[in-house]
Amino acid sequence: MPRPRSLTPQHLATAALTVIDRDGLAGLSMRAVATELGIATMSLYRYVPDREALERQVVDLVLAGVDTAPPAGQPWQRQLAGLLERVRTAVAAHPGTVPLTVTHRHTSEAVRQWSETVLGVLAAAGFTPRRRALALRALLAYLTGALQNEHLAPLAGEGTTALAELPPDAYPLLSGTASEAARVPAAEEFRAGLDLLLSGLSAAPR
Amino acid sequence: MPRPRSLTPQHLATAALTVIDRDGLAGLSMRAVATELGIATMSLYRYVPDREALERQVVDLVLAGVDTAPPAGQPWQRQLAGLLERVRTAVAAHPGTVPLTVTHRHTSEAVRQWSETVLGVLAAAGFTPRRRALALRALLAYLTGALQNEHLAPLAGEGTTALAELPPDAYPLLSGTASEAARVPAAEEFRAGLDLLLSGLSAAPR
DNA sequence: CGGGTGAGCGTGCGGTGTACGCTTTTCGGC
DNA sequence: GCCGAAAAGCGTACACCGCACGCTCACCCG
Repeated sequence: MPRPRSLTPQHLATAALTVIDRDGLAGLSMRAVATELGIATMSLYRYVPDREALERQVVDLVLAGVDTAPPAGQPWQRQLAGLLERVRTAVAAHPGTVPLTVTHRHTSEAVRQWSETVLGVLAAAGFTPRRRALALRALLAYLTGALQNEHLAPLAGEGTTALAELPPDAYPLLSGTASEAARVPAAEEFRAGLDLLLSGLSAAPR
Repeated sequence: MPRPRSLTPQHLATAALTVIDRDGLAGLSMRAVATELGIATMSLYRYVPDREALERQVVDLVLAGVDTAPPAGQPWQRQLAGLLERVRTAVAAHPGTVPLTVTHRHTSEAVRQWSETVLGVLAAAGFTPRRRALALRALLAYLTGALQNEHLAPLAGEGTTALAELPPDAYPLLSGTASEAARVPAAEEFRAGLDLLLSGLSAAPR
């Protein structure tokens, strides 16, 4: 009966994501999103109860593009690897959202769908419910930690070069390791750690 | 010749940590730390360039208590597990600092020392420099992710119960897994994921 | 063609981090 | 024993933040 809404929650989320992609996460504010949409700041609150809810929708938007269909025709380890990689590439398209993705992932519908698929792969591989739960949590832990490693402390970044310039007598291994590690591509690092986990899963009791 | 300082960086860090332990991370502000110390807000800036530096010192303080001596008389896998567990317990004593620990860990002196020890264990186990680097990064990824899992989305928390109440026809595996997982102690979850990683390392080429 | 309902907005409040300049304290050298 | 330098410590002020509150006005239904 009353005046119809002119925006959808999707509009809000894409506007917020645009702001993040342009100005970084620090540039995200209710005022910035409002001007991005061409409306007044307080109008946002007709669509969203508070800033946190807006952040959650951004996370949902970023992860909504992840294909949650199980990769067919491969051993289950490769299926899991594929599922993890999909999340990695989706997040990599919007690196500024990494802190949001990490803190809000447990409230994201997309993550729920993805988790369901992962559990399905684990079930098909013969894991008991309890071991499925532990495996999923371990995979999530590695995934979020690796995303932070990659975007907040990249191996090819200044943190590593700072380590490489450490006095070798105080840190004989670390200083050398850092200069070695600075040449490892992020994708390879992600894959290497993931392979360790998957290898552990292969050997684990089901 | 000039007036001497009345506080040390340590004082600042402990005051900030006190505020966090009492009021949570959201309660941490320059004003709160200053009143905790009984000084004016702007006096803090004689000791610290900005808030971020203060946060880094809090992280250093929390992690300074971690024993970085390699646990002797055990196979290298158990040594690594012990080193990870030490970080876990140190952080668990101040759960409010988890987000800080995660974002500032790469600039912490304590973490550098710890990493040097981990690399030493890996070297003694025969890993090449490159594989040492990859293993360390994987362990760090799992560690930070697991800490976030444990403190920001605990298995025994409301997030899990919310998952358990999901419609079983939409999420047949996830809903059941959640109610199962709610009874897993955090320490066991941490250990289980870590064991997967260590098992993978055991089987990996050196 | 009125009336009710909610969309959209303007103002304002309490909070944040911190730039800037002033006052106060401490000391080594006379 | 005093004095001047230099840093410690502080007060004020600014720009920005999230958001509570109440108003106006556009829209749809009867």
